[in-house]
Amino acid sequence: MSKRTARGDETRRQILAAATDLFHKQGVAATSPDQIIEASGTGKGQFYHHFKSKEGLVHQVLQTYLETIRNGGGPLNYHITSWDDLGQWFRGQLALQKRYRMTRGCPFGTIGNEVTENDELIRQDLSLIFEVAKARLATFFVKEKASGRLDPSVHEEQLADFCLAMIQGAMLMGKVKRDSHLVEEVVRQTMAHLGSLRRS
Amino acid sequence: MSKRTARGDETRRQILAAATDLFHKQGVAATSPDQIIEASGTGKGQFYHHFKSKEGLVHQVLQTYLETIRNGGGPLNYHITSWDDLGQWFRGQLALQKRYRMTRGCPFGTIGNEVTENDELIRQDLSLIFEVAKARLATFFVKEKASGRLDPSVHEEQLADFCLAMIQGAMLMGKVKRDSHLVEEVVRQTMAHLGSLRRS
Amino acid sequence: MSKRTARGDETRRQILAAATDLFHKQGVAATSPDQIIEASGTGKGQFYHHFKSKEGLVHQVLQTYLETIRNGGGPLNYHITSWDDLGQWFRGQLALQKRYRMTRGCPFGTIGNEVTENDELIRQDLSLIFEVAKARLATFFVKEKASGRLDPSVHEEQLADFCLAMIQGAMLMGKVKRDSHLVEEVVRQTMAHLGSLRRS
Amino acid sequence: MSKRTARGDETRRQILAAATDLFHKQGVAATSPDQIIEASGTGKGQFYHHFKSKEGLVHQVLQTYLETIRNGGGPLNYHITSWDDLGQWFRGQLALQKRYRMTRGCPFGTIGNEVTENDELIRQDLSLIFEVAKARLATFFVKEKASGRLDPSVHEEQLADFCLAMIQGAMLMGKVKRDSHLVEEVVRQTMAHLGSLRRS
DNA sequence: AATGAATGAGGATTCATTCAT
DNA sequence: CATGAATGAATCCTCATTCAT
Repeated sequence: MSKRTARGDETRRQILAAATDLFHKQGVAATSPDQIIEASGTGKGQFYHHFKSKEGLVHQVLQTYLETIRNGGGPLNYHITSWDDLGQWFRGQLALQKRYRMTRGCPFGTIGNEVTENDELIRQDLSLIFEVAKARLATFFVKEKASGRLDPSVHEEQLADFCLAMIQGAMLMGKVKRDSHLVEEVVRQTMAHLGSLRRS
Repeated sequence: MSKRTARGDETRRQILAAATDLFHKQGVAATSPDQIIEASGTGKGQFYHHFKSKEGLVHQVLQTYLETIRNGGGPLNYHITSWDDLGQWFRGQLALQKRYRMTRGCPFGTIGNEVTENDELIRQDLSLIFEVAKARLATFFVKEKASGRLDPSVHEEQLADFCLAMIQGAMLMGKVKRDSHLVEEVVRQTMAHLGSLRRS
Repeated sequence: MSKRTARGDETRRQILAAATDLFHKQGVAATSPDQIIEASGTGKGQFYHHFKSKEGLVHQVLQTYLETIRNGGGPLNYHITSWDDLGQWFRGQLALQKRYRMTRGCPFGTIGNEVTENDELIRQDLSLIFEVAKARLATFFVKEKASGRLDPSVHEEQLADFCLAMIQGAMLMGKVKRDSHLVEEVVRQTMAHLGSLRRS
Repeated sequence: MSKRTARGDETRRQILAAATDLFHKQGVAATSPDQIIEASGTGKGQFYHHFKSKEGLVHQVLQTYLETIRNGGGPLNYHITSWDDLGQWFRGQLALQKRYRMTRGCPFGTIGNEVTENDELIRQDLSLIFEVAKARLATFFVKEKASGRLDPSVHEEQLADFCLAMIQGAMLMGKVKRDSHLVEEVVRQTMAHLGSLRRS
């Protein structure tokens, strides 16, 4: 029977929030427990009290992202029910990136990029995140196809992966070039491609 | 002023080759000079004799990539003169990734994703690499459009960026999912999209 | 915010003591953190846990010296109230130097001589130490002059600086020549000079 | 039969000059062969061709200083034949220090301060330099005393050491405080003391 | 739960010197 | 004489983690 105190949860949340931001900003490898501890205003012991290791913390960060995608509540709405929602989802990613002056990419891409053969747990966490995101988009496409508003030859999951890959690649390049126009343009082309698959 | 010795050049090449591989495999942050030194079979002093710092080495690695893109000679042919060449270029990326059992992404994406606000030099190196790659693809599209084989409304550079973003995103996701089918499928859809822009 | 443990304070003290001795013996530049760690019987991490850098440690060493001058407790009595005290103070310096077989100079001079334009913090620490030492001597001279036992034309602070410069120079030369007689002789001449300024 | 070429001598001189300046500026320990090589515009091999080690170079630097004191030619005139010359000598030291904006001390003091029990050769070089300097001043005092212009009770060599110690100490404190007034004042008091020993 | 001390391996870089051409 | 490559120990510092209170 685990006893959660409000105080402990708050500390945990602070560490999680600081870590999430730092991982997004500079990646996992470049972020030390010490930095997270300082940014969260907590102490060394708390870090290892709440998380069994740095890898465990990354795992929790990703679990939190996953929950947000599943339940909503984050800056991006993954519950897509219209073409407009889809457009919002694409543009929302860019808006986030712009908020950081194009110095950051997608948090999942940033972490995913660092994954090696020794980070199987993290890789699977990310894999799952991409699966869930794909499912969100695919669900929309399924409905559209069922309603005859999407070309019947479309493979919904593959189209969803296409969308995810595009936004990942666009954000990565946007960060490297520090250029939001590139991202806008790629998104526009992707939407145009999707448009060509729509049926009245 | 600088007298080149065969011996020195060889050492330099070994370090460069070892670094290129390790950066591709595990990223820059996760690769220590010691690892590079060991992998290259050289010595501590040699590393800093030939490269002024780890960052300087990353720069040189990227310069070498850039030269290869410009002059050819690498595993990928960036001199694209036919739709078939373009297909080869796409499939070549995947082939490379498969050779590493889907454990690695694109070397540029891998390094690019790690870039932070303190890595301006590296960021610009990568930016230039993407520019040159874009120019290679765009040149092909320009010719096709001029010859009436491409929709006149196509913006060649934007289409090139679209291709680059797609391959970056696809390889990143392919690495995270350790799944080549995803990449294949995304490439296929992109080719289909391009196909819809072709004119007989 | 800071919770002090007896254990931590002890470690800190040991590092400080070892550093103080080594800096005196061989200077700051020639003393590596590793040497201090070994001499203090502590560990690598402890060094940087208690002091943020080697420079930070030098700063703390000097702060400790300063406190000793201000509050007493060191081998030298800076609270001078008689000509005899002054003589003791001079001879005490020499006695310390002799204890090290004339292989060391004054700890402040030793560190001060190494100061460059990049060591502004340390320079100011030393400057303050010299100021406080000057004030101690000057205070005595002020009293003597007020009581008519010192030539009224004497500028007390300048005379104090003269004494400090003399002892610094003498100890430096004593160390270079490994000769205590030189120091004794310079001190003697200085005392004679002071004597000529005394008034019955 | 050693064959000296003009070219070789020139390289040697450049290294010596660069080293002399850097040792004065930042001390011996803080100056690496690489820095000297760069500052002198020579090469690694030349350094160890002309000097058998860094210590050997320090030795040569000091030998060069010694020669200059003996034969003249430096910025300071050690051939003192009048009280005015003596004043010039004192003020010349300060002038040099001021030229470096009070960021440097006396070159001998700077090097001497770093001497430890393992630098016997260097210690003796410096000891000799101080001996020769002392002899220069003492010679003047001897003449003055012989001519009845100096108190017969004066011990000439001891008075010379007193002068040397004062200037060493004054310059050290001047550097630490970055203050030329202190040096001026100490010099003034020293001259006053000497004045009190003069006889008409 | 919380705090900070302790640990020691490892990271990035420079050092002084010798060697090969 | 000259050049720069090679060497590996050492420097200064950070890392991730565990321990004691």
